[in-house]
Amino acid sequence: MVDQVREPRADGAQSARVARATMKDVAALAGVGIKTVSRVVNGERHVSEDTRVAVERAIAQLRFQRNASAASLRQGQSATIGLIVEDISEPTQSSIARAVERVALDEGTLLFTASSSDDPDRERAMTLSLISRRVDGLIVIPSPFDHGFLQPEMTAGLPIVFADRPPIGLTADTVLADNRGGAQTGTAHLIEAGHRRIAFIGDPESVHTGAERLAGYRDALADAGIPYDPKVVFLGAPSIERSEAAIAAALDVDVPATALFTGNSLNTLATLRAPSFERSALDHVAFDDFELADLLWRPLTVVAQDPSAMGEAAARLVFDRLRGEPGAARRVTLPTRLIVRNHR
Amino acid sequence: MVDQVREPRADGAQSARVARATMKDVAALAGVGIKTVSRVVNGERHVSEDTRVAVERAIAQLRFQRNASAASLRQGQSATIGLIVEDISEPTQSSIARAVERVALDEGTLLFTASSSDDPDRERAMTLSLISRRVDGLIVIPSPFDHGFLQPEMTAGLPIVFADRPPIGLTADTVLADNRGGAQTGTAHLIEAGHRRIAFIGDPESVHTGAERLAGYRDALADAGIPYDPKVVFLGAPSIERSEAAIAAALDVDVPATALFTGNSLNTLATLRAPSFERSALDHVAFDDFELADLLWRPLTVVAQDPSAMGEAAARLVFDRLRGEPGAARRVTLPTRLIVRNHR
DNA sequence: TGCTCGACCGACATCGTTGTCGGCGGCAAT
DNA sequence: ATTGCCGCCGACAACGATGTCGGTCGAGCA
Repeated sequence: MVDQVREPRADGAQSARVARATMKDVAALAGVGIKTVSRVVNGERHVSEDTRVAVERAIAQLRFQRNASAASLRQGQSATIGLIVEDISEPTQSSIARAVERVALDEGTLLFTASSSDDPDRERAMTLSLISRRVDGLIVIPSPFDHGFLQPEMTAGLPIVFADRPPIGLTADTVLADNRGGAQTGTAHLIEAGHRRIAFIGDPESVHTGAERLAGYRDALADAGIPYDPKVVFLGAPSIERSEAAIAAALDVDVPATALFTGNSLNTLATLRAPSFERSALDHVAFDDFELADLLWRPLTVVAQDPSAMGEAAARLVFDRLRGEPGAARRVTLPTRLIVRNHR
Repeated sequence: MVDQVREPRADGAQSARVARATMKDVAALAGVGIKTVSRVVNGERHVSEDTRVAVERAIAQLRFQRNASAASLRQGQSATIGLIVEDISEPTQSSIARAVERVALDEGTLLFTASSSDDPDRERAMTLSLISRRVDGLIVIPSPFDHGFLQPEMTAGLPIVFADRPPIGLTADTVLADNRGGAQTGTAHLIEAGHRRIAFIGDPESVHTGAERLAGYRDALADAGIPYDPKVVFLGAPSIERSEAAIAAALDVDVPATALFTGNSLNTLATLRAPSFERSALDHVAFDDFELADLLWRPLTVVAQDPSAMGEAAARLVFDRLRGEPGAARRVTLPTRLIVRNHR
């Protein structure tokens, strides 16, 4: 392991930095004007075959690469979009990133990614930093705080699309999963299995997805004529301790729970690891799918989102707007899918 | 499912792109020269308190944001680095990305990410595209093909660091896991448990990590005086079918295998899902850790890498070089960790 | 008083590219 | 022969920032 931190040095030593070739160099070598080089590089018309070949030869010889900063400055476009997620190492979000990347590549665009850690200040700073780089568009998984500061950018024509959660204080294109419907379906699946007492462990209602999924859970109960009972509903930040306490409480009430719905991946993980969960024999359905969920000691039935579809939809929206697609802010809702996994 | 949200877009079509404020505008409003605005924006000295305040007021009023393309053009630096991975949605690689991002943020630098899909043409195109954007540095998880085309960039002073696998046809800073040592440790763990006949399922030797890990497996066997037998070693592209066949073959030889070492995550997953694996009762150690590996029907003992440390080391190397750190190409090797998980 | 010095500030050139425009030569229509 | 048009091409300005350099002003010093 190498870890020598050394003083920054005022240049010098190995500074044999070779200057890069510019269009001027290429033009000189090919014996043409720089505008002609530009035309060749950008595939414009009105260049004779002969000069095109000559220019291409010079480009290859000098290993010329167009300076995108200069082009961006001149054109006001950067062939670049930005993606702000909460944490790129989280599987759902990296899948979104992958899909965005794929669409961007098709459009000849490069992607900036940045993780906000759900810190609004950081998110804001990163967003503005991306904008100062003149990204052509922005996709944001917003932290749950006001995004009004983006209004001027949007009216200035910058396409901004929100994914996974809607923005607060701003009306903009948004791509969401069908959180409510998914939670309803998952809960209904437990009801169909005969359960009448179903506990719920999820995010606080201040989180958009938390509120929506709780609503879906209540929808399913209502549909089945089962009264909603806050005594078996536990909302808060995910932790093994909280899940453990929730399970204990859900089993200790007047009519003990026989099943459990966990509302998001972190709460699901915490619950799976809670010591008393395995003993509890609670039937279980979770929101969000996992790699290996089929290979757990008891395979996990889940309501799965499609992060790839979400990323793709968001990216397409950005590029549609970039092409001038007019119209009011759109809201795209993506379906979820119940994946039933039975005992092994 | 697309529906519309209430308010229309503030600017009819989007044609009404409002021009962004430039330093010229700020200078005019503040009644100073543009160079003074530049000084304020960049925190240079030799600006009186009064003018600084006036300029800052004008900046706020006009919502001025420095155009990074212009600055980059002028300065030859972009405060931007690029990361090329094989697939950003793969957990190990997104963890690397997260760590790189963290270091970059500390350095006031933004991160481009791009997935090569292990396609050398794509990787090359993406790399050159990043270079044309004048990234200040590059981190690459290289596809197993020649990277000699990067030599001119490196001699031109662009810091390039390779992660996870060494580049081919190029000498450059590289950060690797201790693949050989890790595989040796993992295999030794099985030997200590009494196994003398251990099958190996891994990547082909053409993949660097595949070759190294196979070597580590052989090291452990040699240390224990167990002969290496190709009949229980299966190298190739991961698939459930291949794992299934491998298990059948390993059990069907003269002396059947009693344990299995899987050499990378994809082969591990394929093997876990192979129908006859569960029945086989093979003791099992895998290279690469997973979320949920502790909650499988049989908890999985693994040799874990530290992707976060890898990303951090690679990023630090880039910034060290950027600060002018001289010297020959370095190779950093990160330790692995055996995580023993016993029956539940 | 005269001179130096340093803090403060702005005009100007410059980075590398692309949009504008005008020149040139050849060809078809008049 | 003249006109007009079109394809090809290059000079030049502009994009928005920063480095250079020189100017102004007040303080300090002999």
